[in-house]
Amino acid sequence: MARPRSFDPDDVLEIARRIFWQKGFQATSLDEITAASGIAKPSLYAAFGDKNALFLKVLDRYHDGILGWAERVLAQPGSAHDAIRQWLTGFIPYCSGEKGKQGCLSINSATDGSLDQALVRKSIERYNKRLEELLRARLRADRAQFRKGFDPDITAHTVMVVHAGLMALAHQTPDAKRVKAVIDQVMDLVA
Amino acid sequence: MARPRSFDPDDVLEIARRIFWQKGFQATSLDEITAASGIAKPSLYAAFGDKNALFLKVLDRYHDGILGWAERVLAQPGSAHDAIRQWLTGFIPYCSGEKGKQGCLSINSATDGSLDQALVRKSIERYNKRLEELLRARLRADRAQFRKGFDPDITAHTVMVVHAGLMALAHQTPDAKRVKAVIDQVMDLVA
DNA sequence: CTTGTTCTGTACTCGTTAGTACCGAATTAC
DNA sequence: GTAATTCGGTACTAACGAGTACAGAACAAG
Repeated sequence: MARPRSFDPDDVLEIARRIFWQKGFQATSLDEITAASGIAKPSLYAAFGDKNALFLKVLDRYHDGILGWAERVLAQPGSAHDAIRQWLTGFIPYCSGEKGKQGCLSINSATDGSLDQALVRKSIERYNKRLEELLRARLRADRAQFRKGFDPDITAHTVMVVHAGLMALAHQTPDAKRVKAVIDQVMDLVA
Repeated sequence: MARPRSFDPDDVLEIARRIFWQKGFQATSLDEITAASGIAKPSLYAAFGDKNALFLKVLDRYHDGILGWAERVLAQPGSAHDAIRQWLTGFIPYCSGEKGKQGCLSINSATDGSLDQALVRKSIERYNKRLEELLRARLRADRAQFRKGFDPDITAHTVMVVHAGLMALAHQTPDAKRVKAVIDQVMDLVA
């Protein structure tokens, strides 16, 4: 029974994500977010809490987005090999070219020493666990397709490592062809 | 013909490295470095320049250290396979356990959005290039040892990706056994 | 011992930024 | 239409951190 909010929180989270992703948590000032969103600081604080809380919401959204997509891709019919290749391939636009320079918000945040470590770490940990779980589940389910001695658990982790490596090196090496070649080579392990 | 410097610059760089590595560039204040080193700010500025310059010196030292070690290990006699496995294995203490939580200073810095991008990027780029070059050279030299169709260039890059991935995930997953298992699995590609 | 030079430490300036107090504006319930 | 209530914007505070001015200490040269 009062004045309604004049902005869509989701829009603001999108804008905040863009800026946090480009510049990192610390380097982003709230003034930049207010300037980009047109929302004044008190409204931000009222809607999201302080800078840490806002960032956590952004990060969780980011994680949920990738997880949702991973769930869809990894649930596809066909071989686990193809599903995982497609999953990895889907990251190419995000770890090569101009867009790739930003890297991965999650990995970037893991290194950013000045956030509320406890909560951010927990969010990232949950995300990584869940992602690896999806890979592992798919590999286990299709176990019969693989060579003798194939270890789905270790392989899932290896895929995670490769994924993290691609996103980490994205900052320097935005070369789509190379990324593709690495994925092709690594996919030999998933067979 | 005047008062000599009362501290060893190398000692200060070591201390600065420790703090920058633990907390990241932005989150580290010069006051922390002066407190830890016992050196007052004007002396720091006189010796190293501003914060960016100090960090660059620290980062270059860090890079040189790893490069020197890589040169030694990768120059070893024996198979390229063993040399590279040993090189990767050598990182286990730095990407697992308590020490691993810090990750890799170079990778951390690549994501830290607020340094003097141009110079830091150049330093990291040079480091990655040089490292990959060492791997590539060794793989090319021992080309005869490998299976038909083996591509030393792509494999060198894949090893770089795995290395980066291990160091990036070190922040969350400090588990030496798993790291070892991943290295073992990936080394199947270098054959 | 004296002098000139370079280093060191205290104490400051200045800019930036997270977070907030306060008042005016918008909207709903009655 | 009016009261109650929540939102929004301006303008502020307080803290922190990078970089520096200045005065005094330490050393070498003569």
